[in-house]
Order: sequence, then structure tokens, then C-alpha cells
Amino acid sequence: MTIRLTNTKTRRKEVFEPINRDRVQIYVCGPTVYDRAHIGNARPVVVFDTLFRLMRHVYGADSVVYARNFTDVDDKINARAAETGRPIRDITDETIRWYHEDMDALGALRPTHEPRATEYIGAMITMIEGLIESGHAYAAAGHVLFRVRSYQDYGALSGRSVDDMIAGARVEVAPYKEDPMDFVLWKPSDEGVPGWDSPWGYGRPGWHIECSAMSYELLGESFDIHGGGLDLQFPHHENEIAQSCCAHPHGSFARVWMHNEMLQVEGKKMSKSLGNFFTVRDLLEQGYPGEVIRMVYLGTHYGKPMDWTHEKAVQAEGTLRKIALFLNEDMLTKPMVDWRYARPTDDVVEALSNDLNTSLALTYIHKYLKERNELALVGSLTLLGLNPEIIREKFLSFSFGIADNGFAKKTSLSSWGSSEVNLQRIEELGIRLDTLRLSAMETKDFSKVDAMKTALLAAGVEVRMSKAGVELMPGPGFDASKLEALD
RNA sequence: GGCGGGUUGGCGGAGAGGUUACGCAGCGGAUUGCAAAUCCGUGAAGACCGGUUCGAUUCCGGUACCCGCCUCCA
Repeated sequence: MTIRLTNTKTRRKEVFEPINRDRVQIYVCGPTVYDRAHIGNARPVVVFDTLFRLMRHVYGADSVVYARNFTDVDDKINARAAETGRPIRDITDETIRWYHEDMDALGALRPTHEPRATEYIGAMITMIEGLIESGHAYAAAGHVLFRVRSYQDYGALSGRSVDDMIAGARVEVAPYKEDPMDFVLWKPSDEGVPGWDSPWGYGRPGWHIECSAMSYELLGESFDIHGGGLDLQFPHHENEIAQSCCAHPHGSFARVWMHNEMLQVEGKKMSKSLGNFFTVRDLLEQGYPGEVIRMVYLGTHYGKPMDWTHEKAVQAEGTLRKIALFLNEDMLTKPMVDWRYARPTDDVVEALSNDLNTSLALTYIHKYLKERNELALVGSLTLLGLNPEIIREKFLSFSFGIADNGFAKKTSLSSWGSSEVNLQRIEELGIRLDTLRLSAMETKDFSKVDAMKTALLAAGVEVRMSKAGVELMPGPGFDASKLEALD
């Protein structure tokens, strides 16, 4: 299987050829841990999780190393600590825990390594020392700065020239800088701000150096793929390249750079002032299941801006429900298959291999559902990070009916946006409605049946009647309290 | 001001230089006490202007509009 990926560095789609097939290495910039991840933060998580899954499928699960860092030293964290009076470590530990909870809900696998910046301060200092020795950095006024002019290819990734950027005149000019574009590798810390002893005094690292140091420590001077959001392309990734390539001139650093486009909400940039700012937790609490969120994300290619809309979530939810309905069919209507034999199809693997065409992959999901090809469906869903077992349980919502053989069909669970469903209550109602209906068939007087149906609909319960019996399904607007009126 | 991306049917969203994307919604039919669900069928597109070509929605150029980054938000 040939994997092709769009390499930001060359602006082309290229055939992916790992440095070492037994150890494919990916590094992705992770979050600064001072608050809940918003839904924009989640996009690279889902995108690169999908890449991780594809690589594991193609090269073997043990042959892929995926590192994603936690930035746990940052002025935003310091500010949060100052506001709340809480210790920094409390804040970062808690935020990391939240991050894991929220990203787990989106079906993202934990990366192989999740290094915290504060655990690599020594490696950063070593790297900075090397850069000073080789003339790529200089100490000034308690700071250490990277000498941008010393790296000829600076700006190559983002397609900018140093001179153009200075002409744009938006750079911070500090008196201790040789050149306005030079950026901070190390800066002094005052009392009460986290800091470490260093050759340049008590201080803390600049933002960019951590990724260079951690990727070197975990993956070496050359690795396969570096990913992140497009907004990181400049300056963060540009600076990473400058640091790493100057510190390790014999390595290639990342061979492929991948950037996901930004996320919008209802057609607009997500921002607190517009009131369209959501964390992943917000969505989960509003009742959008993680699987729905993931499916919406997979619907748009990572290289294009993605719009988060409620409408898309509703559609994704509908698809997941259909899948759940199919997976829950019993042996009377569907041959039994052993999911252990489920594999993603070549079509799906090929779609993902073509620069992560998740949208195309989803069309195959629809196809397998339509064809009732359970093994292809289950295997392909799994590769996409949509767990069939969870879908089967979570999206069935509720279904009650009388099977052809006269036995009551099962079962269970809550649906999005609705409170826990009282199964017994629904079942009773289903039986009562079924009884009423059977007698109405005799008398041809359906008034009582219709009245009950209307009441159920008003409570947000879908009512389906067929030859086989009655099915009740609490939908998104389910309101248990309205069922009381039925007594 | 500099750099980059986008513009596809009612909506969402792909691939491919010439043949049906797909999903949702719509419409027609089957089924149904009614309805829902389901199944079958079906219409509908490629911002604008030029160029290359036997042929472009797909390649190239220009115009318009939208968006992002350049301000340690992915």
C-alpha cells in the first residue's frame, strides 16, 4: 500500500517512505495545559490519531512511535496560577487529566510518548549551549536568543523571507536583540515564576525550544513526520526547524511536515467574543457523543477549513444510529459473524493512504452499511477510530418490539441530549400500545391508539408500528416527565 | 502591507481530463389502520472571464468574493 501525504515543506503530495520501516516516527505539537481543550484543539488530535492508526495498520502496531507533548511551562499557565492562587503543578496535572478524558471520548489513542516540557529542561539547556557554541545563538541581558540570520533557510517552511517579515513591521523589537526577528530560547524568571538554574541565570525556556529538545530526545535527529495546526507553521515550526537543524546539522529533522487547516463554528472563526467558543467538554455535556464529534471531523479533509455545525452533528448522529441498528439486528435477520475477523477494506485503507481522505473513507462506510457487509463495516469503522462496540451500545438508544417469534426484543441505553431512559417504563408502554393496537385492528377503532401515539410523540419518543409489533425509540428530544401523563 | 488556502447540485462534501461520487433533504413508488422506519427509483452542480485540448468542473492565467497566518489561540 502506497501512502501519499501532502508535505507542507515542498507543497506537494509525496509518496511516504519511512526512514526505517520498523520504526516510523511521528511528532505532533500538543496543548499548552492551562485550560480545557477547545474543539479547535481537537482537530489535530483526530487528524493525527487517524494517521497514527493508518501507520499502525500498514507498518504494524509495534512499528510506529507517536510523540505528542504537553507544554506545561508557559506564561498563560503562570497567569492562571496567579489568578487562582493554585500551584502550577496542580493546574497542569488537572488539565492533562481533562485533556485525556476529552480526547479519549473522541476515540483518540494515547500516543506512545507524551512528554512534559518541564521534564526536559536539561535537554533544552544542553541544546541551547550547543547553539551558542556553534554561533547560532547568543546570550544577552539574561536572555538567550536564536540568531535567525545564521540559518540560511529560515522561512522556507512558511514561504517567507526574513526581510519581508521585518518590512511587515510586526515584530517585537527588544533592545537586547541583534536582529528584530531573533527569537527567545531562554528568558529570565522573576520571583514567583517557575524557573530553573542555567548557565544564563535563573530562568525558563522560550516556547519553541521544547519541541526541538523533546523530539530529539525521543525520536532522534531525523524522523518521519511532524504535524500540527496550520497556525503553528509560523513562527513555531519555522523556529523549531532553525533550532534543530542548527543544533544537529547532520540530521534532517522532520522529513514530512503536515498541517491541518483551522476549524470554524457556523461559518465563523471561533472566538470568545463571538460567543461561539466551545470546549470539547462543553459539547460532550450538551449531549454530542464523542463518536458524533469524531465523525463530523472525519467528514472534512484535514487540509481544508472545517466548519463545525449542529446540522452536521445531527447528520452524523443519524448515520451512527443506522449503523447501531444494523449491528444490533439479531440472528433472525442477519447472519452471525465473528468480529475478530473484521478487517478494514482495501478501499478504505487506500482512501486514507491518499493523504488521509477520511471523507472518502466515510462514503465506503455508507456503502458497507447499505450492502449489509458487517465485517467490512466493523473493520473499517475500527480503523477510523469509531469503535463499533460503543456505537452499537450508545446509538441504539432504545428499541422495543415484538419479534416475529412472539418474544419481546431487547434493549437499551441513553441517547444524546436525553436523560437516562427508564427501560421498564418504556417497555410497559410498548406492551400497552401493542395491546391496544391489536384490539383496534379488530374493532377498527384506532382512536385510543392514536391518542397514545400522540402522547408518546410529544414526549420525544419515536413510534413505529409494523406487522412485527411496536417499537418505541426515545429520540434527541426525549422528555421522561411527559410520560407520566400517560397513566 | 507580506504569505498561504478556498469558491462544486437546496445543504454538507469527494474523486477523476472524457463514463453515477456519496450522505442529508426533495420528488415518485412499494409497504402501512394512519404515520414513522425501511426498501426501490429519480431530478439537480462545478463563482466569473480567458487560454491549452478533439474534449475541462478537473490543467494554466486573470477577476471577484470568502477565510487563515504574520499578535507564543491547533
